[in-house]
Amino acid sequence: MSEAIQNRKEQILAVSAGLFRNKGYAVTTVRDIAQALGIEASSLYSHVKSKEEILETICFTMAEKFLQGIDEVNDIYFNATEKLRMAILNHVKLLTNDRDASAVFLHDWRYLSEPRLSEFKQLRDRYEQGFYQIMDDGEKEDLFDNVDKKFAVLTILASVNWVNEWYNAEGKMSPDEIAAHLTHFIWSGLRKKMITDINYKP
Amino acid sequence: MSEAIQNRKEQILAVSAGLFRNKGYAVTTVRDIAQALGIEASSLYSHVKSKEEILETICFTMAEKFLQGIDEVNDIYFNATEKLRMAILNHVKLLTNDRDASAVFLHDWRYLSEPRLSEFKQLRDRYEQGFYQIMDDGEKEDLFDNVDKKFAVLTILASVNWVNEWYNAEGKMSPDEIAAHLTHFIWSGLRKKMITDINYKP
DNA sequence: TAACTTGCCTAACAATTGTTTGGTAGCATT
DNA sequence: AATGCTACCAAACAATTGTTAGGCAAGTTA
Repeated sequence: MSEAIQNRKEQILAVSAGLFRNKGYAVTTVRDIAQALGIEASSLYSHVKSKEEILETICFTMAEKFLQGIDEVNDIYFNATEKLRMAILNHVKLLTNDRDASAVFLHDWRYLSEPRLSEFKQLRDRYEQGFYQIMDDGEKEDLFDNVDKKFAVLTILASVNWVNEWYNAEGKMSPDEIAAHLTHFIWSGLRKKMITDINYKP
Repeated sequence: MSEAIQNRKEQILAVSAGLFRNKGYAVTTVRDIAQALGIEASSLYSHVKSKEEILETICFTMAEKFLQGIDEVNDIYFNATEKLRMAILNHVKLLTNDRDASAVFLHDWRYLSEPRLSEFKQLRDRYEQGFYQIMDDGEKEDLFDNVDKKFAVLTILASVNWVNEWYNAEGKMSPDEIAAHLTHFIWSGLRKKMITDINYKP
Protein backbone atom coordinates (compact mmCIF):
# COMPACT_ATOMS: atom_id res chain seq x y z
CA MET A 1 0.00 0.00 0.00
CA SER A 2 2.87 2.34 0.69
CA GLU A 3 5.36 3.42 -1.93
CA ALA A 4 5.00 0.95 -4.75
CA ILE A 5 1.31 1.66 -5.12
CA GLN A 6 1.76 5.34 -4.63
CA ASN A 7 4.27 5.42 -7.43
CA ARG A 8 2.14 3.26 -9.64
CA LYS A 9 -0.83 5.44 -8.92
CA GLU A 10 1.09 8.54 -9.83
CA GLN A 11 2.23 6.80 -12.98
CA ILE A 12 -1.35 6.06 -13.82
CA LEU A 13 -2.33 9.66 -13.22
CA ALA A 14 0.50 11.01 -15.33
CA VAL A 15 -0.09 8.63 -18.21
CA SER A 16 -3.82 9.23 -18.08
CA ALA A 17 -3.37 12.98 -18.11
CA GLY A 18 -1.25 12.66 -21.24
CA LEU A 19 -3.84 10.54 -22.99
CA PHE A 20 -6.72 12.72 -21.85
CA ARG A 21 -4.95 15.74 -23.22
CA ASN A 22 -4.24 14.18 -26.60
CA LYS A 23 -7.47 12.33 -27.20
CA GLY A 24 -9.92 13.71 -24.68
CA TYR A 25 -11.23 11.96 -21.58
CA ALA A 26 -14.34 10.59 -23.22
CA VAL A 27 -12.55 8.73 -25.99
CA THR A 28 -9.66 7.51 -23.87
CA THR A 29 -10.39 3.97 -22.73
CA VAL A 30 -9.08 2.27 -19.65
CA ARG A 31 -7.47 -0.16 -22.07
CA ASP A 32 -5.58 2.73 -23.63
CA ILE A 33 -4.30 3.73 -20.23
CA ALA A 34 -3.35 0.19 -19.32
CA GLN A 35 -1.56 -0.35 -22.61
CA ALA A 36 0.46 2.81 -22.12
CA LEU A 37 1.59 1.33 -18.81
CA GLY A 38 2.27 -2.11 -20.22
CA ILE A 39 -0.38 -3.84 -18.14
CA GLU A 40 -3.91 -5.13 -18.60
CA ALA A 41 -6.97 -2.97 -18.13
CA SER A 42 -8.24 -4.88 -15.15
CA SER A 43 -4.96 -4.40 -13.34
CA LEU A 44 -5.68 -0.72 -13.08
CA TYR A 45 -8.37 -1.46 -10.59
CA SER A 46 -5.82 -2.59 -8.03
CA HIS A 47 -4.79 1.06 -7.80
CA VAL A 48 -7.81 3.03 -8.79
CA LYS A 49 -11.49 2.81 -8.01
CA SER A 50 -12.73 3.85 -11.42
CA LYS A 51 -11.86 5.73 -14.56
CA GLU A 52 -13.62 8.76 -13.19
CA GLU A 53 -11.55 8.68 -10.02
CA ILE A 54 -8.53 9.33 -12.21
CA LEU A 55 -10.21 12.33 -13.74
CA GLU A 56 -11.28 13.63 -10.35
CA THR A 57 -7.84 13.35 -8.89
CA ILE A 58 -6.22 15.20 -11.76
CA CYS A 59 -8.82 17.95 -11.83
CA PHE A 60 -8.92 18.63 -8.11
CA THR A 61 -5.18 18.40 -7.62
CA MET A 62 -4.68 21.08 -10.24
CA ALA A 63 -7.55 23.17 -8.91
CA GLU A 64 -5.90 23.25 -5.51
CA LYS A 65 -2.61 24.36 -7.00
CA PHE A 66 -4.22 27.19 -8.89
CA LEU A 67 -6.20 28.30 -5.88
CA GLN A 68 -3.24 28.19 -3.59
CA GLY A 69 -1.38 30.37 -6.04
CA ILE A 70 -3.96 33.10 -6.31
CA ASP A 71 -4.56 33.13 -2.56
CA GLU A 72 -0.87 33.55 -1.89
CA VAL A 73 -0.62 36.36 -4.40
CA ASN A 74 -3.52 38.23 -2.88
CA ASP A 75 -2.06 37.72 0.59
CA ILE A 76 1.52 38.63 -0.05
CA TYR A 77 1.48 41.55 -2.44
CA PHE A 78 0.05 44.93 -1.69
CA ASN A 79 -0.69 46.73 -4.91
CA ALA A 80 -2.73 45.63 -7.87
CA THR A 81 0.12 45.97 -10.32
CA GLU A 82 2.26 43.47 -8.48
CA LYS A 83 -0.67 41.22 -7.80
CA LEU A 84 -1.64 41.02 -11.43
CA ARG A 85 1.91 40.38 -12.47
CA MET A 86 2.36 37.59 -9.97
CA ALA A 87 -1.04 36.05 -10.60
CA ILE A 88 -0.28 35.77 -14.28
CA LEU A 89 3.19 34.42 -13.58
CA ASN A 90 1.80 31.81 -11.22
CA HIS A 91 -0.81 30.78 -13.74
CA VAL A 92 1.63 30.46 -16.61
CA LYS A 93 4.07 28.51 -14.47
CA LEU A 94 1.46 26.00 -13.41
CA LEU A 95 0.29 25.64 -16.99
CA THR A 96 3.75 25.04 -18.38
CA ASN A 97 5.00 22.88 -15.53
CA ASP A 98 2.44 20.19 -16.13
CA ARG A 99 0.85 20.68 -19.49
CA ASP A 100 -1.01 17.39 -19.45
CA ALA A 101 -2.72 17.84 -16.12
CA SER A 102 -3.36 21.47 -16.95
CA ALA A 103 -5.12 20.59 -20.17
CA VAL A 104 -7.31 18.15 -18.27
CA PHE A 105 -8.00 20.82 -15.68
CA LEU A 106 -8.99 23.27 -18.40
CA HIS A 107 -10.99 21.02 -20.68
CA ASP A 108 -12.00 17.67 -19.28
CA TRP A 109 -13.57 18.70 -15.99
CA ARG A 110 -16.87 18.78 -17.86
CA TYR A 111 -16.92 14.99 -17.79
CA LEU A 112 -17.03 14.88 -14.02
CA SER A 113 -20.37 13.77 -12.69
CA GLU A 114 -22.27 15.17 -9.78
CA PRO A 115 -21.63 15.99 -7.04
CA ARG A 116 -17.97 16.41 -7.95
CA LEU A 117 -18.84 18.50 -10.95
CA SER A 118 -20.48 21.18 -8.83
CA GLU A 119 -17.66 21.14 -6.33
CA PHE A 120 -15.20 21.65 -9.11
CA LYS A 121 -17.14 24.55 -10.57
CA GLN A 122 -17.09 26.19 -7.18
CA LEU A 123 -13.32 25.97 -7.03
CA ARG A 124 -13.08 27.45 -10.50
CA ASP A 125 -15.33 30.31 -9.48
CA ARG A 126 -13.21 30.94 -6.43
CA TYR A 127 -10.17 31.16 -8.63
CA GLU A 128 -11.89 33.63 -10.92
CA GLN A 129 -12.87 35.56 -7.83
CA GLY A 130 -9.22 35.98 -6.99
CA PHE A 131 -8.79 37.95 -10.19
CA TYR A 132 -11.82 40.08 -9.47
CA GLN A 133 -10.16 40.90 -6.19
CA ILE A 134 -7.17 42.24 -8.08
CA MET A 135 -9.39 44.29 -10.35
CA ASP A 136 -11.11 45.79 -7.33
CA ASP A 137 -7.78 46.71 -5.82
CA GLY A 138 -6.68 48.31 -9.07
CA GLU A 139 -9.85 50.32 -9.22
CA LYS A 140 -9.40 51.58 -5.66
CA GLU A 141 -5.85 52.53 -6.47
CA ASP A 142 -7.20 54.42 -9.47
CA LEU A 143 -4.87 52.59 -11.81
CA PHE A 144 -7.36 51.60 -14.42
CA ASP A 145 -9.04 53.08 -17.36
CA ASN A 146 -12.77 52.78 -17.37
CA VAL A 147 -12.97 49.02 -17.81
CA ASP A 148 -15.75 46.54 -17.37
CA LYS A 149 -14.27 44.36 -14.66
CA LYS A 150 -16.02 41.16 -15.61
CA PHE A 151 -14.97 41.67 -19.17
CA ALA A 152 -11.39 42.31 -18.13
CA VAL A 153 -11.17 39.22 -15.94
CA LEU A 154 -12.56 36.95 -18.60
CA THR A 155 -10.26 38.31 -21.24
CA ILE A 156 -7.26 37.96 -18.97
CA LEU A 157 -8.12 34.36 -18.20
CA ALA A 158 -8.70 33.69 -21.85
CA SER A 159 -5.25 34.93 -22.79
CA VAL A 160 -3.44 33.05 -20.08
CA ASN A 161 -5.34 29.82 -20.57
CA TRP A 162 -4.65 29.78 -24.25
CA VAL A 163 -0.99 29.52 -23.46
CA ASN A 164 -1.63 25.87 -22.82
CA GLU A 165 -2.65 25.36 -26.44
CA TRP A 166 0.47 26.69 -28.06
CA TYR A 167 3.22 26.59 -25.46
CA ASN A 168 6.11 24.49 -26.60
CA ALA A 169 8.74 23.47 -24.09
CA GLU A 170 11.38 23.61 -26.83
CA GLY A 171 10.16 26.98 -28.06
CA LYS A 172 12.14 30.11 -27.69
CA MET A 173 9.98 31.63 -24.98
CA SER A 174 10.46 30.64 -21.37
CA PRO A 175 7.48 30.59 -19.01
CA ASP A 176 8.79 33.74 -17.36
CA GLU A 177 9.05 35.52 -20.67
CA ILE A 178 5.59 34.45 -21.65
CA ALA A 179 4.22 35.72 -18.37
CA ALA A 180 6.07 39.02 -18.78
CA HIS A 181 4.76 39.51 -22.29
CA LEU A 182 1.24 38.65 -21.26
CA THR A 183 1.36 40.97 -18.30
CA HIS A 184 2.61 43.79 -20.47
CA PHE A 185 -0.05 43.11 -23.06
CA ILE A 186 -2.86 42.93 -20.57
CA TRP A 187 -1.65 45.80 -18.49
CA SER A 188 -1.61 48.01 -21.56
CA GLY A 189 -5.28 47.34 -22.04
CA LEU A 190 -6.16 48.12 -18.46
CA ARG A 191 -4.09 50.98 -17.18
CA LYS A 192 -4.82 54.67 -17.41
CA LYS A 193 -3.66 56.05 -20.70
CA MET A 194 -1.55 59.11 -21.50
CA ILE A 195 -0.73 60.26 -18.02
CA THR A 196 0.49 56.97 -16.67
CA ASP A 197 2.04 56.07 -19.97
CA ILE A 198 4.83 58.44 -19.25
CA ASN A 199 5.63 56.75 -16.01
CA TYR A 200 5.17 53.30 -17.39
CA LYS A 201 8.20 51.08 -17.21
CA PRO A 202 8.01 47.86 -19.21
CA MET B 1 -35.04 14.81 -51.61
CA SER B 2 -35.65 18.51 -52.06
CA GLU B 3 -36.96 20.72 -49.33
CA ALA B 4 -38.31 18.41 -46.70
CA ILE B 5 -35.03 16.56 -46.35
CA GLN B 6 -33.03 19.71 -46.58
CA ASN B 7 -34.97 21.17 -43.72
CA ARG B 8 -34.76 17.98 -41.76
CA LYS B 9 -31.07 17.83 -42.37
CA GLU B 10 -30.61 21.37 -41.17
CA GLN B 11 -32.71 20.50 -38.14
CA ILE B 12 -30.42 17.58 -37.45
CA LEU B 13 -27.36 19.76 -37.77
CA ALA B 14 -28.76 22.43 -35.48
CA VAL B 15 -29.91 20.00 -32.83
CA SER B 16 -26.64 18.10 -33.00
CA ALA B 17 -24.60 21.27 -32.65
CA GLY B 18 -26.55 22.11 -29.50
CA LEU B 19 -25.94 18.69 -28.01
CA PHE B 20 -22.30 18.63 -29.02
CA ARG B 21 -21.80 21.97 -27.36
CA ASN B 22 -23.45 20.95 -24.12
CA LYS B 23 -22.13 17.42 -23.75
CA GLY B 24 -19.28 17.16 -26.22
CA TYR B 25 -19.29 15.21 -29.48
CA ALA B 26 -17.82 12.05 -28.03
CA VAL B 27 -20.47 11.53 -25.39
CA THR B 28 -23.41 12.58 -27.52
CA THR B 29 -25.03 9.49 -28.99
CA VAL B 30 -27.05 9.27 -32.16
CA ARG B 31 -29.91 8.23 -29.91
CA ASP B 32 -29.58 11.53 -28.07
CA ILE B 33 -29.83 13.40 -31.34
CA ALA B 34 -32.78 11.36 -32.51
CA GLN B 35 -34.62 11.81 -29.24
CA ALA B 36 -34.16 15.58 -29.41
CA LEU B 37 -35.86 15.43 -32.79
CA GLY B 38 -38.61 13.08 -31.67
CA ILE B 39 -37.60 10.25 -33.96
CA GLU B 40 -35.72 6.97 -33.70
CA ALA B 41 -31.98 6.71 -34.06
CA SER B 42 -32.13 4.65 -37.22
CA SER B 43 -34.26 7.28 -38.89
CA LEU B 44 -31.37 9.68 -38.86
CA TYR B 45 -29.67 7.58 -41.48
CA SER B 46 -32.25 8.55 -44.06
CA HIS B 47 -30.75 12.02 -43.94
CA VAL B 48 -27.19 11.55 -42.87
CA LYS B 49 -24.47 9.10 -43.75
CA SER B 50 -22.94 8.85 -40.31
CA LYS B 51 -22.52 10.60 -37.02
CA GLU B 52 -19.21 11.91 -38.17
CA GLU B 53 -20.75 13.43 -41.28
CA ILE B 54 -22.74 15.66 -38.96
CA LEU B 55 -19.59 16.78 -37.23
CA GLU B 56 -17.82 17.35 -40.53
CA THR B 57 -20.63 19.45 -41.92
CA ILE B 58 -20.79 21.67 -38.87
CA CYS B 59 -17.04 22.13 -38.64
CA PHE B 60 -16.42 22.87 -42.29
CA THR B 61 -19.43 25.10 -42.70
CA MET B 62 -18.21 27.28 -39.87
CA ALA B 63 -14.64 27.18 -41.09
CA GLU B 64 -15.75 28.55 -44.44
CA LYS B 65 -17.62 31.37 -42.79
CA PHE B 66 -14.66 32.39 -40.70
CA LEU B 67 -12.33 32.21 -43.67
CA GLN B 68 -14.61 34.19 -45.89
CA GLY B 69 -14.77 36.86 -43.21
CA ILE B 70 -11.06 37.30 -42.79
CA ASP B 71 -10.46 37.22 -46.54
CA GLU B 72 -12.99 39.94 -47.10
CA VAL B 73 -11.51 42.07 -44.36
CA ASN B 74 -8.03 41.79 -45.81
CA ASP B 75 -9.36 42.59 -49.27
CA ILE B 76 -11.59 45.53 -48.46
CA TYR B 77 -9.78 47.56 -45.85
CA PHE B 78 -6.53 49.31 -46.35
CA ASN B 79 -4.90 49.98 -43.01
CA ALA B 80 -4.13 47.61 -40.20
CA THR B 81 -6.18 49.49 -37.64
CA GLU B 82 -9.35 49.06 -39.62
CA LYS B 83 -8.50 45.52 -40.56
CA LEU B 84 -7.99 44.47 -37.00
CA ARG B 85 -11.18 46.15 -35.90
CA MET B 86 -13.21 44.48 -38.61
CA ALA B 87 -11.58 41.09 -38.21
CA ILE B 88 -12.47 41.06 -34.54
CA LEU B 89 -15.97 42.28 -35.25
CA ASN B 90 -16.46 39.57 -37.84
CA HIS B 91 -15.16 36.93 -35.48
CA VAL B 92 -17.36 37.98 -32.59
CA LYS B 93 -20.41 38.21 -34.82
CA LEU B 94 -19.95 34.70 -36.15
CA LEU B 95 -19.39 33.42 -32.65
CA THR B 96 -22.49 35.04 -31.21
CA ASN B 97 -24.73 34.38 -34.20
CA ASP B 98 -24.46 30.64 -33.88
CA ARG B 99 -23.03 29.75 -30.53
CA ASP B 100 -23.68 26.05 -30.89
CA ALA B 101 -21.98 25.57 -34.21
CA SER B 102 -19.20 27.90 -33.10
CA ALA B 103 -18.50 25.84 -30.02
CA VAL B 104 -18.29 22.72 -32.17
CA PHE B 105 -15.98 24.54 -34.54
CA LEU B 106 -13.76 25.59 -31.66
CA HIS B 107 -13.71 22.41 -29.62
CA ASP B 108 -15.00 19.29 -31.32
CA TRP B 109 -13.04 19.36 -34.55
CA ARG B 110 -10.50 17.17 -32.79
CA TYR B 111 -12.85 14.23 -33.14
CA LEU B 112 -12.71 14.37 -36.91
CA SER B 113 -10.78 11.50 -38.42
CA GLU B 114 -8.34 11.62 -41.26
CA PRO B 115 -8.23 12.86 -43.90
CA ARG B 116 -10.81 15.44 -42.87
CA LEU B 117 -8.90 16.27 -39.72
CA SER B 118 -5.87 17.45 -41.66
CA GLU B 119 -8.00 19.40 -44.08
CA PHE B 120 -9.67 21.15 -41.20
CA LYS B 121 -6.40 22.03 -39.58
CA GLN B 122 -5.27 23.57 -42.81
CA LEU B 123 -8.31 25.81 -42.89
CA ARG B 124 -7.68 26.83 -39.31
CA ASP B 125 -4.10 27.70 -40.16
CA ARG B 126 -5.26 29.76 -43.09
CA TYR B 127 -7.53 31.70 -40.80
CA GLU B 128 -4.72 32.33 -38.37
CA GLN B 129 -2.64 33.42 -41.33
CA GLY B 130 -5.18 36.13 -42.02
CA PHE B 131 -4.37 37.67 -38.67
CA TYR B 132 -0.65 37.45 -39.29
CA GLN B 133 -1.31 39.40 -42.45
CA ILE B 134 -2.83 42.18 -40.39
CA MET B 135 0.12 42.17 -38.02
CA ASP B 136 2.49 42.46 -40.96
CA ASP B 137 0.54 45.40 -42.29
CA GLY B 138 0.59 47.08 -38.91
CA GLU B 139 4.31 46.62 -38.69
CA LYS B 140 4.88 48.15 -42.10
CA GLU B 141 2.69 51.06 -41.12
CA ASP B 142 4.83 51.43 -38.01
CA LEU B 143 1.79 51.30 -35.78
CA PHE B 144 3.00 48.77 -33.30
CA ASP B 145 5.14 48.62 -30.32
CA ASN B 146 7.85 46.02 -30.42
CA VAL B 147 5.63 42.96 -30.32
CA ASP B 148 6.22 39.31 -31.02
CA LYS B 149 3.78 38.79 -33.85
CA LYS B 150 3.08 35.14 -33.20
CA PHE B 151 2.50 35.92 -29.59
CA ALA B 152 0.15 38.74 -30.48
CA VAL B 153 -1.90 36.69 -32.90
CA LEU B 154 -2.33 33.84 -30.47
CA THR B 155 -3.34 36.13 -27.67
CA ILE B 156 -5.81 37.95 -29.88
CA LEU B 157 -7.40 34.69 -30.96
CA ALA B 158 -7.49 33.52 -27.38
CA SER B 159 -9.40 36.58 -26.26
CA VAL B 160 -11.91 36.50 -29.06
CA ASN B 161 -12.50 32.77 -28.89
CA TRP B 162 -13.17 32.89 -25.20
CA VAL B 163 -16.16 35.08 -25.92
CA ASN B 164 -17.94 31.91 -26.87
CA GLU B 165 -17.59 30.59 -23.34
CA TRP B 166 -19.23 33.46 -21.54
CA TYR B 167 -21.32 35.33 -24.07
CA ASN B 168 -24.93 35.48 -23.03
CA ALA B 169 -27.53 36.53 -25.55
CA GLU B 170 -29.57 38.11 -22.75
CA GLY B 171 -26.52 39.82 -21.26
CA LYS B 172 -26.07 43.52 -21.31
CA MET B 173 -23.35 43.53 -23.96
CA SER B 174 -24.24 43.33 -27.61
CA PRO B 175 -21.89 41.60 -30.03
CA ASP B 176 -20.86 44.99 -31.39
CA GLU B 177 -20.04 46.27 -27.95
CA ILE B 178 -18.05 43.17 -27.15
CA ALA B 179 -16.11 43.54 -30.35
CA ALA B 180 -15.46 47.21 -29.63
CA HIS B 181 -14.25 46.46 -26.11
CA LEU B 182 -12.03 43.69 -27.30
CA THR B 183 -10.56 45.77 -30.06
CA HIS B 184 -9.81 48.54 -27.64
CA PHE B 185 -8.26 46.15 -25.19
CA ILE B 186 -6.13 44.41 -27.75
CA TRP B 187 -5.19 47.55 -29.56
CA SER B 188 -3.91 49.05 -26.34
CA GLY B 189 -1.51 46.18 -26.02
CA LEU B 190 -0.22 46.51 -29.54
CA ARG B 191 -0.01 50.14 -30.54
CA LYS B 192 2.86 52.50 -30.01
CA LYS B 193 2.64 54.12 -26.64
CA MET B 194 2.76 57.76 -25.63
CA ILE B 195 2.84 59.37 -29.03
CA THR B 196 -0.07 57.59 -30.57
CA ASP B 197 -1.94 57.65 -27.31
CA ILE B 198 -2.72 61.27 -27.87
CA ASN B 199 -4.31 60.64 -31.19
CA TYR B 200 -6.09 57.53 -30.10
CA LYS B 201 -9.87 57.65 -30.37
CA PRO B 202 -11.76 54.87 -28.66
C1' DT C 1 8.62 -22.80 6.55
C1' DA C 2 3.95 -21.16 6.61
C1' DA C 3 0.74 -17.55 6.01
C1' DC C 4 -0.36 -13.10 3.90
C1' DT C 5 -0.22 -9.44 0.90
C1' DT C 6 0.66 -7.25 -3.43
C1' DG C 7 0.21 -6.54 -8.28
C1' DC C 8 -0.88 -8.50 -11.97
C1' DC C 9 -3.43 -11.90 -15.09
C1' DT C 10 -7.37 -14.31 -17.94
C1' DA C 11 -12.00 -14.41 -18.73
C1' DA C 12 -16.18 -12.85 -18.64
C1' DC C 13 -20.17 -9.55 -17.74
C1' DA C 14 -23.82 -6.21 -18.92
C1' DA C 15 -24.50 -2.01 -21.04
C1' DT C 16 -24.00 1.04 -24.67
C1' DT C 17 -22.29 2.34 -29.02
C1' DG C 18 -22.92 3.41 -34.37
C1' DT C 19 -24.97 1.22 -38.02
C1' DT C 20 -27.75 -2.06 -41.16
C1' DT C 21 -31.74 -4.54 -42.67
C1' DG C 22 -36.25 -4.96 -44.07
C1' DG C 23 -40.53 -3.20 -43.79
C1' DT C 24 -44.60 0.13 -43.92
C1' DA C 25 -47.75 4.07 -44.05
C1' DG C 26 -48.52 8.20 -46.43
C1' DC C 27 -47.93 10.98 -50.15
C1' DA C 28 -47.30 12.34 -55.07
C1' DT C 29 -46.99 11.01 -59.76
C1' DT C 30 -48.54 8.52 -63.61
C1' DA D 1 -56.05 2.81 -59.64
C1' DA D 2 -51.36 1.56 -59.83
C1' DT D 3 -46.72 2.96 -59.10
C1' DG D 4 -42.86 4.82 -56.85
C1' DC D 5 -40.77 7.57 -53.47
C1' DT D 6 -40.14 9.53 -48.94
C1' DA D 7 -39.47 9.53 -44.08
C1' DC D 8 -40.01 6.94 -40.68
C1' DC D 9 -39.89 2.46 -37.54
C1' DA D 10 -38.70 -2.07 -35.01
C1' DA D 11 -35.27 -5.22 -34.48
C1' DA D 12 -31.07 -6.74 -34.63
C1' DC D 13 -25.86 -6.60 -35.40
C1' DA D 14 -20.98 -6.50 -34.05
C1' DA D 15 -17.85 -3.89 -31.61
C1' DT D 16 -16.43 -1.52 -27.72
C1' DT D 17 -17.08 0.22 -23.20
C1' DG D 18 -16.07 0.19 -17.82
C1' DT D 19 -15.98 -3.09 -14.43
C1' DT D 20 -15.89 -7.56 -11.70
C1' DA D 21 -14.55 -12.33 -10.30
C1' DG D 22 -11.31 -15.55 -9.37
C1' DG D 23 -6.74 -17.07 -9.60
C1' DC D 24 -1.66 -17.10 -9.35
C1' DA D 25 3.22 -16.05 -8.79
C1' DA D 26 6.27 -13.17 -6.40
C1' DG D 27 7.80 -10.95 -2.34
C1' DT D 28 7.13 -9.89 2.67
C1' DT D 29 6.21 -11.01 7.24
C1' DA D 30 5.62 -14.10 11.06
